[in-house]
Amino acid sequence: MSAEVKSHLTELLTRALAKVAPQQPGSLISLERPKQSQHGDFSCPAAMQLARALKRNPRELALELVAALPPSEWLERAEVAGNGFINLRVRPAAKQHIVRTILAETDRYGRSESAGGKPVIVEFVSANPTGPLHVGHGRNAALGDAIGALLQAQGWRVTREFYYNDAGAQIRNLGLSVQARIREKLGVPAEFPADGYHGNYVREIAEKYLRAGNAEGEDLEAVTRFAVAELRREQDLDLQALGVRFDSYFLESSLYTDGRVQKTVQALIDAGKAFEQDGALWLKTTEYGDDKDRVMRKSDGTYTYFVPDIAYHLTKWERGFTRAVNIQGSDHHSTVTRVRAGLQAATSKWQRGIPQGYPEYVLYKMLTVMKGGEEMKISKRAGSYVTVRELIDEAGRDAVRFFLLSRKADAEFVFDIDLAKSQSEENPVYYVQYAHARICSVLEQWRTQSGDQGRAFPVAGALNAADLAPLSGARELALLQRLGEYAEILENAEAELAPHQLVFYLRELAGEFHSYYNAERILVSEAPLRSARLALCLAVRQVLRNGLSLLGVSQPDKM
RNA sequence: GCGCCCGUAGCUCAGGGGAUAGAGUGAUGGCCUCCGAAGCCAUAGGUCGCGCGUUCGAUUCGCGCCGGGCGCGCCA
Repeated sequence: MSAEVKSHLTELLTRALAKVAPQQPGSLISLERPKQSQHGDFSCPAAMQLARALKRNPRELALELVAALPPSEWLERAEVAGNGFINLRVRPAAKQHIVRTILAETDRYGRSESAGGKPVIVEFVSANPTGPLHVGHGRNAALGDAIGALLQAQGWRVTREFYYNDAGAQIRNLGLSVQARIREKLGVPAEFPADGYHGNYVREIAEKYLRAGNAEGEDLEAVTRFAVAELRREQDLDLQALGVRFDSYFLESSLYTDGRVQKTVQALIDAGKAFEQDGALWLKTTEYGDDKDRVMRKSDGTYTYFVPDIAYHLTKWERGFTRAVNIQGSDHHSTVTRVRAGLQAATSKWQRGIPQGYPEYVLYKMLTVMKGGEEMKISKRAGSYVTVRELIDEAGRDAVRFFLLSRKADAEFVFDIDLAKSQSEENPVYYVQYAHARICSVLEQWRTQSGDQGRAFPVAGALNAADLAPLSGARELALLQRLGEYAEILENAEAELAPHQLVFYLRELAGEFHSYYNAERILVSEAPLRSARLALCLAVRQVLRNGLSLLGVSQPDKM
């Protein structure tokens, strides 16, 4: 059932309300979907909400509203439930139309141009090149990619960007760690840095460095460059395995070389938002809601991480991105205030400044990874890891992506490695994909039976015009209703930057299809009923395709 | 101690003012001479952490507790 039907019913009730209570603004009419089908397709609580203001009994008011409803060919029945709800049931024809819409719009069904092509930058992953990507980065990547797709589906022009923290203390640490391992290999006395990286991959990089024709590792800069290049290449492979692509990569180091860090600091000083104390330069972040002021230039002359971060976000704005979305682990949520404060401070003299809520953040909780019934602590420095690649090798890209997206971002959740590995067949992604494959199979069977082998698949042409009137069974009506909700779900998921809503929707749609499939035969002998059912199947398949592709999950014809 | 987030079925999680609170998984019992059983149907499982408010109506909103996570660096 389409949004069209809902707005039509809202209009009917609005007109009824205007008759019954002319002094009340009709915008008070809202419709909701009852959980139980016996309560109709929509219910309206307006009578209960207005009863007090009108000093009326809610039930009487509801009865009057129903009596005042204008005639409509879509509305089958309107009745008042005991407590004052007005329950509306629409005629099957109102629901059936959605199939025609879907078959006509195909992969555009559910999409909207409401954002009008405005630009938005989605920054995600942004992992430091100091180690392989772990499951947390996987969650980040899946979220960022899907959120980008949801934004695109509402008409945003999306740029996906990866920010590399390739400058600063952590990188130096990485270089020193690799250098120490090189010296060990060569039997040179070596001291491992106190907060160095212990992962095995550091040893591997050291070996590679030597194999690459280097006799020793005394050139720290060369070693560091080599290590960063290696890790970036590895991370790219991880992202490829996940099926995530970026439109651009932004290097933190470039902010230093092109003077933007300097310029940003100067802007903050000029704005009167900085002060010297204890040999360091501080930013008055408390003027922007922080609980203490923060150091931006340490007494050793180097900058803390959030200074280049501010410079970076200024470039986003200057590059024309009036909207920016960042995907970030909630362990970094303290940066939100600092970056926003820095942006406000640096641009406080501008006539038209950057909005206070810029950039937007999607903060996700870290996963607890369970293996062998025990919690695995993820620590980059200690080198204990569950990498994205391991996970994909075990469970497959589709299962990993679907699973990582199946919880809302700000909920912690437990990722049981053993479950993902040993029971990958029970992953819900197969449930949804299976519905898709089943439909393909039925359509193929029909194509074969109708003697069209060898020709281009003709189903769409043959079914687009099918008479839909036979679709009147309870399960069919439920499916039709669900199909019509798709656009609304997408809109909501985008508005809340919450892809899991789409995941749950697809599971429900697939579930309703499986029930239908088990209860009714599609390829019945009566042609009109068969065509109608095939058209419904085709519509379901289309919506499954559209939804899965937004999540970056494949839609196999056979499994 | 302060800030942000989270407490919903045995477990993993949806729902976020509306009627009898849902799904997956696990348990039990059914369904393939018939389009794919990676599926379906049925049964079982709940003081929605606790208390007080707001409301016609609170699992949902507000406040206070209790329990858990993260943050509170001249680390990122």
